[in-house]
Amino acid sequence: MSISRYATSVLLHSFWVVDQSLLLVSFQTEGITSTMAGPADSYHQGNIRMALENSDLWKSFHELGTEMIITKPGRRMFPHCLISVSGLVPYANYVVMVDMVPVDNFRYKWNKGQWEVAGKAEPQPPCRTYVHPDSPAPGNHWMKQSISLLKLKLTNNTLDQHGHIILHSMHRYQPRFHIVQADDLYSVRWGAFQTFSFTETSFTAVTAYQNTKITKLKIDHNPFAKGFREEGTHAKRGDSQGHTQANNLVLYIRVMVTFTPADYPRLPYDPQREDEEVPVVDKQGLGSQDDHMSPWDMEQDPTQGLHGDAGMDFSSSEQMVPGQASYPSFRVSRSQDFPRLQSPSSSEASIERRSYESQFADVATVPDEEVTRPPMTTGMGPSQCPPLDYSPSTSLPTASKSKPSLRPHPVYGHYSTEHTLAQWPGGVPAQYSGPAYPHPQHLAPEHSVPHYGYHHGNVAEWSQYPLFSYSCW
DNA sequence: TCCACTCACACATTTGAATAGG
DNA sequence: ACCTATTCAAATGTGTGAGTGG
Repeated sequence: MSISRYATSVLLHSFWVVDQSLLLVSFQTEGITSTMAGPADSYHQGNIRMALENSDLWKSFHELGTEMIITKPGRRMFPHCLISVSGLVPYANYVVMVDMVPVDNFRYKWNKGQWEVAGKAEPQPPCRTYVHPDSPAPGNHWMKQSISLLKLKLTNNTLDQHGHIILHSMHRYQPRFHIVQADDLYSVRWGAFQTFSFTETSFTAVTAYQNTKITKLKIDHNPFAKGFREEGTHAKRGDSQGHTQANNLVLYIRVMVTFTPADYPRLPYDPQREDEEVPVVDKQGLGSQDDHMSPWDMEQDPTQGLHGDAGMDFSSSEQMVPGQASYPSFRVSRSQDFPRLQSPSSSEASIERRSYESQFADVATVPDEEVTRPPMTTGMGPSQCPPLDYSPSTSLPTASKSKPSLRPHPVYGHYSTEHTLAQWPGGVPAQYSGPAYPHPQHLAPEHSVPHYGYHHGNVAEWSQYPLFSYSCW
């Protein structure tokens, strides 16, 4: 499916809901559901687009059934969320946020190489929203480079006071990305917002990896896990320099081979090539029984599940958007901005991007946190950032290094454990129902422009996952 | 006995202050 | 005085595997 089909198949979907001064408009496209919220002048909001920058890496994980380690002190996500946006008003301020919503109301267990439903989900933990530390920032700031959410952390500690996003282990979640036009966090409630999610970013929260393939994939791709690679775990640091460079080279070559434009002809998206088939992962050909025993094998019909009729329909203002390939135009070359070139292994996703973007200007990508900010002159270091220990619904990370940044007062939590999963409709399936997004085998043919044929809009359910503390407004 | 979970560990990268040089 | 590049120690991020507790 091409983006033009998306564009032309927009149907004014359902309803208008007036909530105080907030106007919510829900659209549904074929595969994209969008809700615009905000004042009547929010026309431009409809043009906001978001792309997942490292979607190929995400898809690699997704095909195996992504697992994210959660720990008490908090654990980063890997792959981490790296998004790019376009269509913002250059000089209007925006807040970028992320939250996690349950994919369904089940608890899972890993049994004999696949995920199975282990019962009803536990009561929903405190719902928190991660706010990008640059927020608020003008639209041109967000659009000039990818937005890295590297520092987002997940925890299973319901008493967490560091503002990490709290999740339950053995439950499935889907990250959502929100862009809100607002001059500060206080006015976010009033701002025009749009929400995006990417099917390939859903994951199962775990305290220890269950699927060894996920473990291997993480070790292969995550620079911090380098010590566990094949050369032997806990390799001595003896010739760390040469050893590291050799590793990097091998990894770099491997990635370049894996992700070439030829392999992914529709990445980036090219409308004139929309009929091309992308390689389909031949899961049957993977060999061993274990190999083709994808955690998704137990999925029901892709039309069921998360966003299906039986599943929850939580994302009132959500756009299920095609991956990065859909919006190559705002992937800008930043090479001049990056004096330091990351070693290949340290920015695998970047390499991945570069490799299939070879027809574009060279792009040297390093994490935003590292390159987009001038040295901090004043500001709030971690030690100066007061912990959000009032059960915040908004996770406020360390201030941006580029500017004193917003240091808002804590947003008092609206969430409560009252948000139990009993609120979510749907019965317990006999087995893992899997996500609503397509089964990998179905996903593959539309690799670059996935088709999501389910409705996402439901304002009522949106309120069950508050981005902010309504109680403080 | 099983399973989810915690924690200390070794190893790697990242960060940021200090320093040197232009 | 200012800027940039380099160095290096500390901080931080990884998965592992043994141990714990329900």
